[in-house]
Amino acid sequence: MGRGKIEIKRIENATNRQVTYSKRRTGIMKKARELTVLCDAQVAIIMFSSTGKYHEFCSPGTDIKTMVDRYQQVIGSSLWIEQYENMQRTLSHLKEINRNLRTEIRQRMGEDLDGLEFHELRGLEQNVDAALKEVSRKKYHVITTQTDTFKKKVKHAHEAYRNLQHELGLHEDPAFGFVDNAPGSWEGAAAIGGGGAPDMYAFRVVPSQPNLHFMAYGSHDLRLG
Amino acid sequence: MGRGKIEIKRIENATNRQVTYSKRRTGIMKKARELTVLCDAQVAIIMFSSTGKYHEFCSPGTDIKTMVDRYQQVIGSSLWIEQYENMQRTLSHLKEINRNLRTEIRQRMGEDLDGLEFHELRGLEQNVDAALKEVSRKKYHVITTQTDTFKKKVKHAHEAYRNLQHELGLHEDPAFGFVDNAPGSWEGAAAIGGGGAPDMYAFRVVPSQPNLHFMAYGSHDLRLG
DNA sequence: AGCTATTAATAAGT
DNA sequence: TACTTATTAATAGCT
Repeated sequence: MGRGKIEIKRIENATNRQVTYSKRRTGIMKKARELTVLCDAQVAIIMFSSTGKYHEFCSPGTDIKTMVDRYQQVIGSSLWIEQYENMQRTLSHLKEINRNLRTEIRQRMGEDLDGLEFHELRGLEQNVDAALKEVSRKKYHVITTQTDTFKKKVKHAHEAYRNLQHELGLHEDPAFGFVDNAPGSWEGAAAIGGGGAPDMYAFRVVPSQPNLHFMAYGSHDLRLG
Repeated sequence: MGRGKIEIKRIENATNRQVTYSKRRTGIMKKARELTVLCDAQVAIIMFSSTGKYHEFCSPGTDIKTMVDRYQQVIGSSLWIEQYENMQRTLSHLKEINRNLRTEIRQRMGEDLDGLEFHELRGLEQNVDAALKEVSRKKYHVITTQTDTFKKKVKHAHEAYRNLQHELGLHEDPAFGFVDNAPGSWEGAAAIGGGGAPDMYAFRVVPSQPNLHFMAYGSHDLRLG
């Protein structure tokens, strides 16, 4: 249809090709629109010219996403099934690791031990015992450091007080004097605080890192995830 | 273009509508094919009739998936970005939970304790101590049960042996006689095996559940996931 | 971007 | 559904 018939093969003249693309694209879009109206159909068209220019048509009342979703339903498979299944696999893998970690934690809490062999129980016992020693050591270290810091603060306060008295020309009043604690007294307090006979019901430790709110030691709530 | 002009509005006669759909659909597909060849373009068409019948066209050298992917690149966003981001969120969430679980395990192993407050350390210590008692109890229970079972087996074997001797009319030979173990001897063996002074280097416990292969107590390899 | 001779598509009928 | 054909619609080549 035009001033002479043309052969259906690539138009070599780039300008002509572009012009023809433009005209025929418009034609197809019009036909698609007419089909939509005349026949109550749904049409989606995605088009790229040889120069990379993009055009689309989609029947009113729907959109490309809906059309592609429907298309996938028809062919019975997702076009991106591979990526999707990859993600699903990763997810399953993570969930399994999660389960295993929870199991390990429960076993380290003395639960779910029925499936373990004797040598496994012995290994677990050794490991937990070593961990307990390490935690105790750390706790002792922390309380010692805190005690030292406090001692220094008290000492500095005392010196400031004495200097003040001296500047005021007063004698030191023994009733307000500084008495250094015996070396063992703080450790004694720490021991009372739980170092000796552990009390299961005393604490729910909430670690100070963010997002560890569910890790209350002593709580068995491992439902998350 | 036909025997009379038609108005572009829905064709009410269902048969006519179907016929027109069929004819015009063929026409559009032909136009798309011609555009592809003449102008070196890429075209993808998805079409549904009012009766739900599906047809597609795609330029040779590409496919619907490629076209939709390219389309998404052009519009700069995934059509399924919501689902995708949902999955990404779930994945991140799981990974974070995993990180937290690993942290809890490390802390239960006596590592990574620097971030903990004194009261947290005390709670952890109490919890690990209680766990240790439970594991020891369980270990003792297992070895006791195993010992009893073994004793019974030996006893049954012995009785079978005596019955055999009796049937053969022989006297019992003290050299092969059954000597019951003293009650404490098995426990003694268990104590040597690790119940008393734990030996860190002795064991890598591999729990008997499937998929827990990485949970070797005493190993600190928590890289998985 | 318009024009128009010419071809292509198709509506209605069989 | 397929074929026919009168008629309209699309468009190739030109300006």
